[in-house]
Amino acid sequence: MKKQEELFLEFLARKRLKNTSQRMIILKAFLRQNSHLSTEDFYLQLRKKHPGIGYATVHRTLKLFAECGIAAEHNFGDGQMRFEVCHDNEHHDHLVCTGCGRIIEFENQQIEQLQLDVARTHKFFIKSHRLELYGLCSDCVATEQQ
Amino acid sequence: MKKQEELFLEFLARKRLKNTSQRMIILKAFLRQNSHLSTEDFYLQLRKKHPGIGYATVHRTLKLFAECGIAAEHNFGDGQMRFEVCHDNEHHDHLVCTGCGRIIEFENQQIEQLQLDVARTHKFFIKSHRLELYGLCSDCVATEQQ
DNA sequence: TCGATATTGAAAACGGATTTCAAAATACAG
DNA sequence: CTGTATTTTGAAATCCGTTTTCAATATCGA
Repeated sequence: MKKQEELFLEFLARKRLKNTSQRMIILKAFLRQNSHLSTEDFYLQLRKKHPGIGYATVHRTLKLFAECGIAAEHNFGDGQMRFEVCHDNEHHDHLVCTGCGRIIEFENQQIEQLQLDVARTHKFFIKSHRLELYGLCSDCVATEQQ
Repeated sequence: MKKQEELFLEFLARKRLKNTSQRMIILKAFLRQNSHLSTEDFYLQLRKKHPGIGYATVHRTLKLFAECGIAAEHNFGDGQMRFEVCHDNEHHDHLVCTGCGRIIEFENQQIEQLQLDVARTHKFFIKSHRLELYGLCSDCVATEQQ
């Protein structure tokens, strides 16, 4: 059994929540995919194999994932919430292509450090942060120049 | 006449849009305030002095401000769009206090530079970016410890 | 001033997130 | 195993901020 499944089961137990077949199906499907899907997209994917599972359940379960730390919630400004699998404590930020919607992850330790410096000078306690660069990915830059 | 008013008038002329009393009232009120108000909050403020102006007009006008560059649109994840006055070409990012809602602006040239580096290594053309640090401001940290 | 065009405000529509509710499933004590 | 209290489910309804519609009104330029 994978670590994240364990985490979720522990979370359910701790909160006196029940381990249902729907939750396990959603968990497995969620861990299997590796992108930044909106609830809607994820639901549509899932429905192909499991037509019986309702949107509300998917939504509620994704929220649980976020709460227990195995999913990260993002809002890239398109009005839809997106979820991605959260691996360990690693943190990354995003390049969001406004042309094709592609999302590229990146990590930059220097930026993280500078953020801490900023927080310190403002006596601010950081709980989380969000850094997104919006623009065109290499493919879209090429396309646009034609 | 202030620079930003000129900019807006030029923008209206360029787009063959009309210079109405409502737009001027909204512009002046918007430039006068100096925070990060949601459309709703701004509308409620404005309504005290100008009860005749409708929400739709306020909303549409704020969008025009954003389009012509005198306002910046933000989404701090609370489900409401916020607008702030955009001064010249200066760019800044935000510390968002999740305790009291306070928003602190900061600028960090090193972070900006590192962002450009990241973009370059991914052959990505940046159009805009968003950096927000969420957490507790010094007041809220103090309060929480009591 | 006239006439074409844009704008206005109220209300309706929209869209995604969230909640409601009655039926079904689960956990767990006995 | 039960029985039962509690949670969960799916469909539909609701919420809530944003955006659009539309008929009346205002603006602009000839």
